[in-house]
Amino acid sequence: MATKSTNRKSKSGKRSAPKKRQPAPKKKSWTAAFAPREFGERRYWLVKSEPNVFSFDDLLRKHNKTTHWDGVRNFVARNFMRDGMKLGDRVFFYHSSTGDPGVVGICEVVREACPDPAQLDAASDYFDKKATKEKPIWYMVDLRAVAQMTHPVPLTQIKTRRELRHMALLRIGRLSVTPVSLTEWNVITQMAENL
DNA sequence: GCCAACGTTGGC
DNA sequence: GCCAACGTTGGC
Repeated sequence: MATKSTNRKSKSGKRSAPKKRQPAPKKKSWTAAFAPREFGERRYWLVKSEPNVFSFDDLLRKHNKTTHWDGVRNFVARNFMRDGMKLGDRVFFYHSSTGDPGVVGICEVVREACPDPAQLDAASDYFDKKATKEKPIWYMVDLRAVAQMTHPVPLTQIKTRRELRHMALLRIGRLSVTPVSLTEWNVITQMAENL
């Protein structure tokens, strides 16, 4: 399966002029995403994908409208996928790095996390020499398209809503997999209907 | 473990 | 293309 938005690990290169860093701001832990669930509780998430790499339309064309959400190479995103996402959870599909970024569709988790085989494939862009079959590092889930937004909800609109000001999408920098609260989910699906 | 120096993401 | 805000690497 093609690359989504990866937060892949960086590769080292040459050195040059010094740069200043800002002091680290306090970070929220997002533990609620991993908290024990009520029986039958469904949770909500958001995944990013660059539409010129893998769009929601591409997902709709896949067999069973289902794909492996592989290639995620960021530990925080991995933890949300591996430890947070459960069967039946709903997931916003977000188009990033495009002229009109925003939420374009809804998916369902149809398989919980399992090791991403690309980490063991030396020919893959997602190969990780530290990973082994016995001790995999990276995981993927399977997502199936459930519905396409009739009206995509643009990031510019999301930013205007007070109820959405704490969204992980806006708060956690550039993370490709983030939790969504039930309230946030309802606000955004409502926006999609009314746009 | 600290922290400078990278590389990457992604909105604009 | 710019650059803020991340994450990672590696010397110490």
